[in-house]
Amino acid sequence: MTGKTYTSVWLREPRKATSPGRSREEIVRAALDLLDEEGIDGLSMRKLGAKLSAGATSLYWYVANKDELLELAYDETWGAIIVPDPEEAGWRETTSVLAHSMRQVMLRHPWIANLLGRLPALGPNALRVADRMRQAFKLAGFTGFDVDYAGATLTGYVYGMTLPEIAWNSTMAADDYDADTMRAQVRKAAADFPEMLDRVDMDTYEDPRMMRAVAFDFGLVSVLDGLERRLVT
Amino acid sequence: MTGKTYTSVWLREPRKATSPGRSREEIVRAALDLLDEEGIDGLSMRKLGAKLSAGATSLYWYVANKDELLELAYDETWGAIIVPDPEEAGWRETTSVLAHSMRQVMLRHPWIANLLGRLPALGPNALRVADRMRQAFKLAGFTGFDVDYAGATLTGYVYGMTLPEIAWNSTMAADDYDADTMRAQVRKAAADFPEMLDRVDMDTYEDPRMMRAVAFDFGLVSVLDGLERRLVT
DNA sequence: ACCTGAACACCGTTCAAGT
DNA sequence: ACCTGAACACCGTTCAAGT
Repeated sequence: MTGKTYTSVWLREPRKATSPGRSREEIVRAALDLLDEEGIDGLSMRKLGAKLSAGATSLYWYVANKDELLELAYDETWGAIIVPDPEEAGWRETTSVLAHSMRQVMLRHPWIANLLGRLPALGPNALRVADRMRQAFKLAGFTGFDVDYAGATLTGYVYGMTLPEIAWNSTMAADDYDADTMRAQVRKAAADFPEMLDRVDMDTYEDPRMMRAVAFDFGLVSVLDGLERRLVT
Repeated sequence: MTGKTYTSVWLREPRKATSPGRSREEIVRAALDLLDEEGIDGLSMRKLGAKLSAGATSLYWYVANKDELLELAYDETWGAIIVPDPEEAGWRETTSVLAHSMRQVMLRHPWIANLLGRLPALGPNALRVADRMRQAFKLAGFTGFDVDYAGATLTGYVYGMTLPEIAWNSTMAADDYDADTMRAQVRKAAADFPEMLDRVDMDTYEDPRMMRAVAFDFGLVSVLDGLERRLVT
């Protein structure tokens, strides 16, 4: 009955804002810097403390633990997602812009990938995005739970499409790798799978960035088409 | 020119199999146990060593580092994904079964979520799945790069839909939480977003598991419809 | 109200040394 | 060929103590 209730920064009373000393905002900003520069492993309470010329443990006065800090940083990045006003732009334009913007933000902050399966997105920025997306799908004509299903489908698509892209970028020393040896290695790994070999032999690896952008748009159109089809039947 | 080439377990010569002592398979199996029981943080080289009654550092003879071990465990789980023979089942049935099976496997091994954005899926099991999926889409009528786009769309959808589900499960003490307080807390967090409030007030949280399964299928049908539509235009 | 340092219980990985 | 232990350079978090 009592049960351990779910905890997240966003579900607790914020500590009273007081003037002096450090602030939560400052800490989150510094954490974001560290994350963007060095990735998820680059953020440690000790390093963050040093960056703010404070003891590592001082931070625990502002934040319950590291996960909470990550939740805050996480939501912060969602603030950069562009969502047009659905009333003006129409549902298809709105959701399409949203999807592209979401992908861009994820690519710009690749450490997000480590949080998607671990922390819920309940911050104000995440909610703003979700809210507008729901408006858009309602405007399209979805009702009841279908609004949720449509929304889950779209964000699902974006996450899933962008994650492998991030994984790829992260294992590739972005600057110095050479397309030929790369291709040779993958061909070897795929030796037993004829379909895969076919694919490797296309000039897939010449401009992967471009390729992925095209794939994203192709899929997005398909997903939106599929959703639209739901409306008429 | 020389360039640091991309490294992954799958792109290196396997160490010669020798009879005595521990084996790579044994180590991977033990790692999987630990991961399934305790999650991604439950696996440490020290604990794994202890489980095999070996020194933690002995494992480094079989495996270059922890990431490689994770790559091996990762691919192992993909072995459980069911993919029908496209020739027999047809492309729509094949891809649909694949998608559902992929989701099940991910839910059964939630620690996978932490690897999706970090490690590439180049193991034999992952390739088998990818290969069959390509067969299916070719059979459907896709050609050239469109085969890739369609595949990326489908797996993208599955990843993205299942990840938030995993995140949700992981932050919820699966056994003991009470739907009412949960709802109240979320309602508070969503106070400023009318659309979100609407949604919270539906009986969303009564049977989330069911709800997510329905959402998954709804979206999947939409995605496949959208892809199919590509074929006729 | 805020910050500190010491301390606890951990990590992954290297490497010289053993058999 | 395989395994070990000691050692290095780290972690997140607690907590009594300071101002």
